[in-house]
Amino acid sequence: MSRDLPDFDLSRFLPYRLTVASDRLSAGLARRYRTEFGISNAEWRVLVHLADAGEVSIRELEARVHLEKSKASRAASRLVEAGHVTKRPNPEDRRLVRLSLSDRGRALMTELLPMAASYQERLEAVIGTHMDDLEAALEAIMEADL
Amino acid sequence: MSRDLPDFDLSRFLPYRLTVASDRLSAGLARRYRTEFGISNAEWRVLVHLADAGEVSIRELEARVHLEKSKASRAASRLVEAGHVTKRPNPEDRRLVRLSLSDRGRALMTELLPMAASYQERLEAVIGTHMDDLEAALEAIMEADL
DNA sequence: CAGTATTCGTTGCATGCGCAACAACGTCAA
DNA sequence: TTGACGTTGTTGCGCATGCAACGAATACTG
Repeated sequence: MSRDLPDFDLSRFLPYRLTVASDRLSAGLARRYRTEFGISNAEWRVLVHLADAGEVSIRELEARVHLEKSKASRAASRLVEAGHVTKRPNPEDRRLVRLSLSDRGRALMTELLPMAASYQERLEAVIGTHMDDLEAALEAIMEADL
Repeated sequence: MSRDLPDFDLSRFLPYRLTVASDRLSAGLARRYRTEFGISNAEWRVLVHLADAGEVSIRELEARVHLEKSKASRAASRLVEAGHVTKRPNPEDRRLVRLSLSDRGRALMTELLPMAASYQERLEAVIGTHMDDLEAALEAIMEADL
């Protein structure tokens, strides 16, 4: 029995804790989106960006909502398939694509967005006074190079 | 052009921000573990728990390190395959399994654990004074029911 | 004790993922 | 204009994942 290993408490390891907390929130949301609307997490990000950006290309999705381009492309395809999104070529640069919400997609977002907003509110209530520091910490993580 | 959709800023949506930040940390770590040791994230969690828990069953992994049982089972298989972990049946309850670090696995952890600890330190330096609130917020998220 | 329910770990299946390769298109210099 | 180079989006491939179903082992109940 060699007890020479350094002590290490996984439950205090920040990347682990962040992942677990994030998975918890995402799983809860994803379950609602999926069961009620048949929408996955990636698809939801696309929809949200379309809802306030209008016409968008794949590479813009990649940059704005942190979706790798193949993931963005496939999410968009599924949304087109489902009738929530319209895809057409960009005539000014035919490499690009113009994604936009269809009427049906817009109707969907009329339900989804308020649901997300109320989720955010409940979350902020739960987090309470730590909210500002939480945001500051997340920004520090995003800007740090590690 | 119906501009009737509620405003919603994805970049302020907490589940999204948490996921992005967590992915950023996990991806950085995973890359190092994978390129230097051929270890995935799930496998790493198993190793860490084995390093301070000794002999462990799959269901204990599931409970302690938040790995769904099939994920834990497959991670363990890969580690056995790689020679880092030993698996044998539990004689007192033959449904259970006893996973433990092999000598090779222990040697691996001698390198991995200090690396993780120093990563945590750099992270805490980056987060600075927000650290306590960050932890409090994460705990609130974990305990809330949403 | 027999018979049923429960627990544990593994596996089959469908699916989503990341990465590299690719075709189509545009840019730029000579 | 031509040809080399960069960009954009899609797709093939291998792999990890989540879920349900399953066999084996144990616990429980009357």
